[in-house]
Amino acid sequence: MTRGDADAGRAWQLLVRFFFAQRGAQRGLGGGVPLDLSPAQCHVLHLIEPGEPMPMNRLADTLGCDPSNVTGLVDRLESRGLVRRCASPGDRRVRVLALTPAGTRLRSQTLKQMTGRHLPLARLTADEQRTLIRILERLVDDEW
Amino acid sequence: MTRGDADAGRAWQLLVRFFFAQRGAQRGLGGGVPLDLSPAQCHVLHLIEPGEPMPMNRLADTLGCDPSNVTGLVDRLESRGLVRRCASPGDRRVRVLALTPAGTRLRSQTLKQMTGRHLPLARLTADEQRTLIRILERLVDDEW
DNA sequence: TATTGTTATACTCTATAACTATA
DNA sequence: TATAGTTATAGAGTATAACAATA
Repeated sequence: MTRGDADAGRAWQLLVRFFFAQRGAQRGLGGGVPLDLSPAQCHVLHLIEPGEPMPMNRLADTLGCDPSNVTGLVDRLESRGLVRRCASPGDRRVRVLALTPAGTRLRSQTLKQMTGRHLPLARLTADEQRTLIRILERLVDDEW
Repeated sequence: MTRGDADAGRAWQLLVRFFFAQRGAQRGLGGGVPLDLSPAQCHVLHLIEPGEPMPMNRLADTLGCDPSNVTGLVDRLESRGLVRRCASPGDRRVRVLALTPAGTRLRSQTLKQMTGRHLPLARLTADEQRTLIRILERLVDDEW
Protein backbone atom coordinates (compact mmCIF):
# COMPACT_ATOMS: atom_id res chain seq x y z
CA MET A 1 0.00 0.00 0.00
CA THR A 2 1.43 3.36 -1.01
CA ARG A 3 1.58 6.37 1.26
CA GLY A 4 -1.30 8.03 -0.61
CA ASP A 5 -3.60 5.04 -0.12
CA ALA A 6 -2.86 4.97 3.58
CA ASP A 7 -3.66 8.68 3.90
CA ALA A 8 -6.92 8.27 2.00
CA GLY A 9 -7.84 5.43 4.33
CA ARG A 10 -7.00 7.42 7.43
CA ALA A 11 -9.07 10.34 6.14
CA TRP A 12 -12.03 8.06 5.53
CA GLN A 13 -11.81 6.56 9.02
CA LEU A 14 -11.77 10.03 10.54
CA LEU A 15 -14.70 11.25 8.46
CA VAL A 16 -16.85 8.31 9.54
CA ARG A 17 -15.72 8.74 13.11
CA PHE A 18 -16.76 12.37 13.03
CA PHE A 19 -20.24 11.36 11.98
CA PHE A 20 -20.73 8.97 14.88
CA ALA A 21 -19.27 11.41 17.39
CA GLN A 22 -21.45 14.36 16.34
CA ARG A 23 -24.49 12.09 16.34
CA GLY A 24 -23.94 11.50 20.05
CA ALA A 25 -23.49 15.21 20.65
CA GLN A 26 -26.72 16.02 18.84
CA ARG A 27 -28.71 13.81 21.18
CA GLY A 28 -27.59 15.21 24.46
CA LEU A 29 -24.47 13.36 25.44
CA GLY A 30 -22.85 16.69 24.54
CA GLY A 31 -25.49 19.00 25.96
CA GLY A 32 -28.15 21.06 24.21
CA VAL A 33 -31.88 20.71 23.72
CA PRO A 34 -33.02 17.47 22.05
CA LEU A 35 -34.82 18.28 18.80
CA ASP A 36 -36.17 14.75 18.27
CA LEU A 37 -34.70 14.28 14.83
CA SER A 38 -32.92 11.14 13.69
CA PRO A 39 -29.67 11.68 11.76
CA ALA A 40 -31.42 10.81 8.50
CA GLN A 41 -34.36 13.16 9.19
CA CYS A 42 -31.97 15.96 10.12
CA HIS A 43 -29.96 15.41 6.96
CA VAL A 44 -33.06 15.53 4.78
CA LEU A 45 -33.98 18.89 6.32
CA HIS A 46 -30.59 20.21 5.25
CA LEU A 47 -30.67 18.74 1.75
CA ILE A 48 -33.79 20.73 0.98
CA GLU A 49 -32.81 24.39 0.64
CA PRO A 50 -35.53 26.77 1.82
CA GLY A 51 -37.37 27.93 -1.31
CA GLU A 52 -35.79 25.24 -3.50
CA PRO A 53 -38.01 22.14 -3.62
CA MET A 54 -36.24 18.81 -4.24
CA PRO A 55 -37.63 15.81 -6.16
CA MET A 56 -37.85 12.64 -4.09
CA ASN A 57 -35.75 10.61 -6.51
CA ARG A 58 -32.89 13.08 -6.26
CA LEU A 59 -33.16 12.89 -2.49
CA ALA A 60 -32.72 9.10 -2.63
CA ASP A 61 -29.63 9.56 -4.82
CA THR A 62 -28.02 12.05 -2.45
CA LEU A 63 -28.86 9.98 0.61
CA GLY A 64 -27.28 6.97 -1.04
CA CYS A 65 -30.26 4.78 -0.22
CA ASP A 66 -33.10 2.96 -1.96
CA PRO A 67 -36.05 5.14 -3.04
CA SER A 68 -38.43 3.01 -0.96
CA ASN A 69 -36.83 4.38 2.22
CA VAL A 70 -37.59 7.94 1.26
CA THR A 71 -41.31 7.25 1.42
CA GLY A 72 -41.29 6.48 5.15
CA LEU A 73 -38.70 9.12 5.93
CA VAL A 74 -40.81 11.82 4.30
CA ASP A 75 -44.00 10.41 5.84
CA ARG A 76 -42.59 11.04 9.31
CA LEU A 77 -41.33 14.53 8.48
CA GLU A 78 -44.62 15.43 6.82
CA SER A 79 -46.70 14.17 9.74
CA ARG A 80 -44.75 16.57 11.97
CA GLY A 81 -45.41 19.42 9.56
CA LEU A 82 -41.74 19.94 8.62
CA VAL A 83 -41.95 19.22 4.88
CA ARG A 84 -44.67 19.07 2.22
CA ARG A 85 -45.07 16.82 -0.83
CA CYS A 86 -45.94 18.98 -3.84
CA ALA A 87 -46.81 18.08 -7.43
CA SER A 88 -44.14 18.59 -10.06
CA PRO A 89 -45.24 20.85 -12.91
CA GLY A 90 -43.58 18.88 -15.72
CA ASP A 91 -43.93 15.20 -14.75
CA ARG A 92 -46.97 13.91 -12.90
CA ARG A 93 -45.01 10.93 -11.53
CA VAL A 94 -42.62 13.16 -9.61
CA ARG A 95 -43.23 14.57 -6.12
CA VAL A 96 -41.10 17.51 -5.01
CA LEU A 97 -40.40 18.26 -1.36
CA ALA A 98 -40.56 21.74 0.16
CA LEU A 99 -39.69 22.88 3.67
CA THR A 100 -42.57 24.35 5.69
CA PRO A 101 -41.89 27.41 7.88
CA ALA A 102 -41.65 25.04 10.87
CA GLY A 103 -39.18 22.90 8.94
CA THR A 104 -37.08 25.92 8.07
CA ARG A 105 -37.01 27.01 11.71
CA LEU A 106 -35.99 23.56 12.98
CA ARG A 107 -33.35 23.40 10.26
CA SER A 108 -31.56 26.47 11.60
CA GLN A 109 -31.91 25.25 15.18
CA THR A 110 -29.98 22.08 14.33
CA LEU A 111 -27.30 24.21 12.70
CA LYS A 112 -26.89 26.29 15.85
CA GLN A 113 -26.76 23.16 17.96
CA MET A 114 -23.84 21.70 16.02
CA THR A 115 -21.77 24.86 15.82
CA GLY A 116 -22.03 26.12 19.39
CA ARG A 117 -19.04 28.00 20.72
CA HIS A 118 -17.70 25.14 22.85
CA LEU A 119 -18.05 22.48 20.13
CA PRO A 120 -15.14 21.19 18.02
CA LEU A 121 -16.28 22.73 14.74
CA ALA A 122 -16.49 26.24 16.19
CA ARG A 123 -13.03 25.90 17.70
CA LEU A 124 -11.34 25.53 14.33
CA THR A 125 -9.69 28.70 13.05
CA ALA A 126 -11.44 30.59 10.27
CA ASP A 127 -8.73 29.37 7.89
CA GLU A 128 -9.20 25.76 8.89
CA GLN A 129 -12.96 26.03 8.44
CA ARG A 130 -12.58 27.41 4.92
CA THR A 131 -9.97 24.82 3.99
CA LEU A 132 -12.16 22.03 5.30
CA ILE A 133 -15.13 23.31 3.29
CA ARG A 134 -13.08 23.56 0.11
CA ILE A 135 -11.85 19.97 0.37
CA LEU A 136 -15.23 18.55 1.37
CA GLU A 137 -16.97 20.27 -1.51
CA ARG A 138 -14.68 18.41 -3.89
CA LEU A 139 -15.40 15.11 -2.14
CA VAL A 140 -19.14 15.55 -2.06
CA ASP A 141 -19.64 16.88 -5.57
CA ASP A 142 -17.51 14.13 -7.10
CA GLU A 143 -18.70 10.88 -8.63
CA TRP A 144 -19.30 7.98 -6.28
CA MET B 1 -25.00 34.97 12.59
CA THR B 2 -21.32 35.77 12.09
CA ARG B 3 -19.26 34.57 9.17
CA GLY B 4 -17.50 31.99 11.35
CA ASP B 5 -20.77 30.43 12.47
CA ALA B 6 -21.93 30.12 8.90
CA ASP B 7 -18.70 28.40 7.88
CA ALA B 8 -18.91 25.98 10.78
CA GLY B 9 -22.47 25.17 9.75
CA ARG B 10 -21.50 24.64 6.14
CA ALA B 11 -18.65 22.36 7.19
CA TRP B 12 -21.00 20.31 9.34
CA GLN B 13 -23.51 19.92 6.51
CA LEU B 14 -20.76 18.73 4.18
CA LEU B 15 -19.36 16.27 6.70
CA VAL B 16 -22.75 14.66 7.24
CA ARG B 17 -23.37 14.64 3.51
CA PHE B 18 -20.07 12.84 2.96
CA PHE B 19 -21.14 10.11 5.34
CA PHE B 20 -24.39 9.42 3.52
CA ALA B 21 -22.72 9.54 0.10
CA GLN B 22 -19.94 7.11 0.99
CA ARG B 23 -22.47 4.79 2.60
CA GLY B 24 -24.18 4.43 -0.77
CA ALA B 25 -20.84 3.81 -2.47
CA GLN B 26 -19.94 1.10 0.01
CA ARG B 27 -23.04 -0.89 -0.85
CA GLY B 28 -22.68 -1.04 -4.58
CA LEU B 29 -24.32 2.05 -5.99
CA GLY B 30 -20.72 3.04 -6.61
CA GLY B 31 -19.38 -0.34 -7.68
CA GLY B 32 -17.26 -2.83 -5.78
CA VAL B 33 -17.96 -6.09 -4.01
CA PRO B 34 -20.56 -5.94 -1.24
CA LEU B 35 -18.97 -6.95 2.08
CA ASP B 36 -22.28 -7.25 3.96
CA LEU B 37 -21.37 -4.83 6.73
CA SER B 38 -23.69 -2.14 8.04
CA PRO B 39 -22.10 1.29 8.55
CA ALA B 40 -22.06 0.72 12.31
CA GLN B 41 -20.49 -2.74 12.01
CA CYS B 42 -17.87 -1.40 9.62
CA HIS B 43 -17.06 1.45 11.96
CA VAL B 44 -16.62 -0.91 14.92
CA LEU B 45 -14.14 -2.95 12.90
CA HIS B 46 -12.09 0.22 12.40
CA LEU B 47 -12.31 1.42 15.98
CA ILE B 48 -10.59 -1.76 17.15
CA GLU B 49 -6.93 -1.58 16.13
CA PRO B 50 -5.44 -4.99 15.30
CA GLY B 51 -3.58 -6.13 18.40
CA GLU B 52 -5.14 -3.45 20.60
CA PRO B 53 -8.30 -4.77 22.30
CA MET B 54 -10.95 -2.18 23.19
CA PRO B 55 -13.30 -2.28 26.21
CA MET B 56 -16.98 -2.32 25.28
CA ASN B 57 -17.79 0.78 27.34
CA ARG B 58 -15.18 2.82 25.49
CA LEU B 59 -16.66 1.58 22.23
CA ALA B 60 -20.09 2.90 23.25
CA ASP B 61 -18.54 6.28 24.08
CA THR B 62 -16.79 6.58 20.73
CA LEU B 63 -19.85 5.44 18.82
CA GLY B 64 -21.91 8.06 20.64
CA CYS B 65 -24.63 5.55 21.45
CA ASP B 66 -26.12 3.77 24.46
CA PRO B 67 -24.12 0.80 25.80
CA SER B 68 -27.11 -1.51 25.26
CA ASN B 69 -26.66 -1.18 21.50
CA VAL B 70 -23.12 -2.45 21.64
CA THR B 71 -24.31 -5.82 22.91
CA GLY B 72 -26.27 -6.63 19.76
CA LEU B 73 -23.73 -5.03 17.48
CA VAL B 74 -20.93 -7.18 18.91
CA ASP B 75 -23.19 -10.26 18.95
CA ARG B 76 -23.58 -10.01 15.18
CA LEU B 77 -19.88 -9.41 14.55
CA GLU B 78 -18.91 -12.25 16.88
CA SER B 79 -21.35 -14.69 15.27
CA ARG B 80 -19.60 -14.00 11.95
CA GLY B 81 -16.22 -14.63 13.56
CA LEU B 82 -14.94 -11.09 13.06
CA VAL B 83 -14.37 -10.10 16.72
CA ARG B 84 -13.97 -11.88 20.05
CA ARG B 85 -15.11 -10.91 23.57
CA CYS B 86 -12.21 -11.40 25.99
CA ALA B 87 -11.95 -11.02 29.75
CA SER B 88 -10.26 -7.94 31.12
CA PRO B 89 -7.34 -8.71 33.42
CA GLY B 90 -8.05 -5.97 35.97
CA ASP B 91 -11.84 -5.72 36.24
CA ARG B 92 -14.06 -8.77 35.90
CA ARG B 93 -17.03 -6.65 34.84
CA VAL B 94 -15.27 -5.43 31.70
CA ARG B 95 -15.20 -7.24 28.35
CA VAL B 96 -12.55 -6.23 25.84
CA LEU B 97 -12.97 -6.74 22.11
CA ALA B 98 -10.26 -8.08 19.83
CA LEU B 99 -10.26 -8.50 16.06
CA THR B 100 -9.94 -12.06 14.77
CA PRO B 101 -7.74 -12.73 11.73
CA ALA B 102 -10.92 -12.75 9.60
CA GLY B 103 -11.94 -9.42 11.14
CA THR B 104 -8.54 -7.92 10.39
CA ARG B 105 -8.74 -9.10 6.79
CA LEU B 106 -12.25 -7.70 6.27
CA ARG B 107 -11.13 -4.44 7.90
CA SER B 108 -8.48 -3.86 5.25
CA GLN B 109 -10.86 -4.86 2.47
CA THR B 110 -13.26 -2.10 3.49
CA LEU B 111 -10.38 0.34 3.50
CA LYS B 112 -9.41 -0.61 -0.05
CA GLN B 113 -13.03 -0.34 -1.15
CA MET B 114 -13.36 3.26 0.04
CA THR B 115 -10.04 4.51 -1.32
CA GLY B 116 -10.08 3.00 -4.79
CA ARG B 117 -8.37 4.98 -7.52
CA HIS B 118 -11.56 6.34 -9.07
CA LEU B 119 -13.17 7.36 -5.79
CA PRO B 120 -13.25 10.95 -4.49
CA LEU B 121 -10.88 10.42 -1.55
CA ALA B 122 -8.15 9.00 -3.75
CA ARG B 123 -8.46 11.91 -6.16
CA LEU B 124 -7.45 14.48 -3.58
CA THR B 125 -3.84 15.62 -3.82
CA ALA B 126 -1.40 14.31 -1.22
CA ASP B 127 -1.38 17.76 0.35
CA GLU B 128 -5.16 17.87 0.57
CA GLN B 129 -5.27 14.44 2.15
CA ARG B 130 -2.76 15.42 4.82
CA THR B 131 -4.51 18.73 5.51
CA LEU B 132 -7.85 16.98 5.80
CA ILE B 133 -6.42 14.45 8.25
CA ARG B 134 -4.85 17.15 10.39
CA ILE B 135 -8.11 19.10 10.72
CA LEU B 136 -10.23 16.00 11.32
CA GLU B 137 -7.90 14.76 14.02
CA ARG B 138 -8.53 17.97 15.91
CA LEU B 139 -12.29 17.59 15.48
CA VAL B 140 -12.43 13.98 16.53
CA ASP B 141 -10.08 14.15 19.51
CA ASP B 142 -11.86 17.20 20.92
CA GLU B 143 -14.53 17.25 23.59
CA TRP B 144 -18.13 16.72 22.51
C1' DT C 1 -40.79 -0.36 -22.03
C1' DA C 2 -38.77 2.57 -18.53
C1' DT C 3 -39.29 5.54 -14.49
C1' DT C 4 -41.42 7.43 -10.02
C1' DG C 5 -43.18 6.47 -5.97
C1' DT C 6 -45.54 3.19 -2.89
C1' DT C 7 -46.43 -1.13 -0.17
C1' DA C 8 -45.02 -5.46 2.21
C1' DT C 9 -41.45 -7.84 4.50
C1' DA C 10 -37.41 -8.90 7.16
C1' DC C 11 -33.46 -7.37 9.43
C1' DT C 12 -30.39 -3.86 11.65
C1' DC C 13 -29.87 0.17 14.51
C1' DT C 14 -31.26 2.89 18.39
C1' DA C 15 -32.98 4.69 23.10
C1' DT C 16 -35.23 3.58 27.34
C1' DA C 17 -35.90 0.93 31.35
C1' DA C 18 -35.01 -2.92 34.34
C1' DC C 19 -31.83 -6.41 35.63
C1' DT C 20 -27.27 -9.16 37.11
C1' DA C 21 -22.62 -9.30 38.41
C1' DT C 22 -18.84 -6.91 40.05
C1' DA C 23 -16.45 -2.97 42.15
C1' DT D 1 -23.66 2.90 45.95
C1' DA D 2 -21.75 3.01 41.43
C1' DT D 3 -20.32 0.82 37.08
C1' DA D 4 -20.17 -2.80 33.01
C1' DG D 5 -22.80 -5.41 30.39
C1' DT D 6 -27.21 -7.74 29.27
C1' DT D 7 -32.19 -8.32 28.22
C1' DA D 8 -36.78 -6.74 26.73
C1' DT D 9 -39.31 -3.56 24.12
C1' DA D 10 -40.75 -0.14 20.77
C1' DG D 11 -39.72 2.67 17.01
C1' DA D 12 -36.72 4.29 13.12
C1' DG D 13 -33.67 3.10 9.24
C1' DT D 14 -32.60 -0.03 5.43
C1' DA D 15 -32.67 -3.33 1.23
C1' DT D 16 -35.35 -6.34 -1.59
C1' DA D 17 -39.22 -7.48 -4.30
C1' DA D 18 -43.64 -6.56 -6.28
C1' DC D 19 -46.94 -3.14 -7.66
C1' DA D 20 -49.72 1.15 -9.76
C1' DA D 21 -49.46 5.36 -12.25
C1' DT D 22 -47.22 7.91 -15.60
C1' DA D 23 -43.83 8.76 -19.27
